[in-house]
Amino acid sequence: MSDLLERLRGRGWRMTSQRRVVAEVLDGDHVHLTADEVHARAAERLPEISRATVYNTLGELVALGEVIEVPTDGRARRYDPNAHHPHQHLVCSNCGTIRDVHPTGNPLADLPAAERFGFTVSEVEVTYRGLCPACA
Amino acid sequence: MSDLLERLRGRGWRMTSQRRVVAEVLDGDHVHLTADEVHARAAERLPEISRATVYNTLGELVALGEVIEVPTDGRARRYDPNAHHPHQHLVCSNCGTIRDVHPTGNPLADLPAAERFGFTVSEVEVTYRGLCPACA
DNA sequence: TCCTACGATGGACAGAGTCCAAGTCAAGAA
DNA sequence: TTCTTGACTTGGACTCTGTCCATCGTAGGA
Repeated sequence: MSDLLERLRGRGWRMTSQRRVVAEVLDGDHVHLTADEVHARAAERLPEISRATVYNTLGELVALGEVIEVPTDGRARRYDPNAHHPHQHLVCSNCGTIRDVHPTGNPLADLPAAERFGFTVSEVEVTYRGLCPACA
Repeated sequence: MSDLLERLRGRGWRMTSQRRVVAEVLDGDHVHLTADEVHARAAERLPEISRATVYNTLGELVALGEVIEVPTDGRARRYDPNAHHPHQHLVCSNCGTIRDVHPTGNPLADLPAAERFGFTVSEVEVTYRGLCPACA
């Protein structure tokens, strides 16, 4: 994660304690926190940090391509720090647990031109759903 | 669409004018309305219909498997009446237009057992993103 | 050490969805 | 046809996410 802080500093990010804490909270594999969860964990280390700052920082990290916004069925967006290794998601329909997965194949190639309606298709997002071991 | 009304009646649905209007609004291909849009269109025919009723009815239709909730990046959920023909979605990253598409291939088979983490995987959802002809 | 522009704060606000108590009415019974 | 009743609808209050903004604080260069 310190390399994330390095990269950010290299891009001219002003390094504040708030931004550092948010970046540190978003560390590890299979991390998919909501903004509120990020705020709660950040507040453990920096009690005065505000919600607005967490939202601002997450938005900047997404804009910089350092964090991915994961589309969820539920209400709150989730943030995935695993932005530099292409992957898809496996979601438990019951408890909402998310795992990063790496399917084989190339779904982009599976969409025939006739099914593209003139769109310039640039991205595919695959979400697998099912029950996790604990919920099954 | 009248067959939808028939199916619903067959399942013991009490047929009210509100439910009929919501079901009629959700008719056709490539229909992906938000709850608010459904409410607006329903209100053209039945001005007193309430938001709560639209939400209730949409929720019931989803629970019955007659309508699919489409995950979107934006804020509001969208509802897709094309529930009886498996398909995926192609979304314009700029204007949000959604088309139903039918890719070849079977993404479920593309997820190796080692990547399933013990989940019982039952569903895959594929979202293609790009620019529609109007936005390109 | 001092300056200042960038970042943080918190409170107001907005959009989407849920909940609930009270009133209404579809459809089966008589 | 009328009656009855429980399922359905209503509208307003409420919650949850997220955004905006004026003001204050501070990182980092001079």
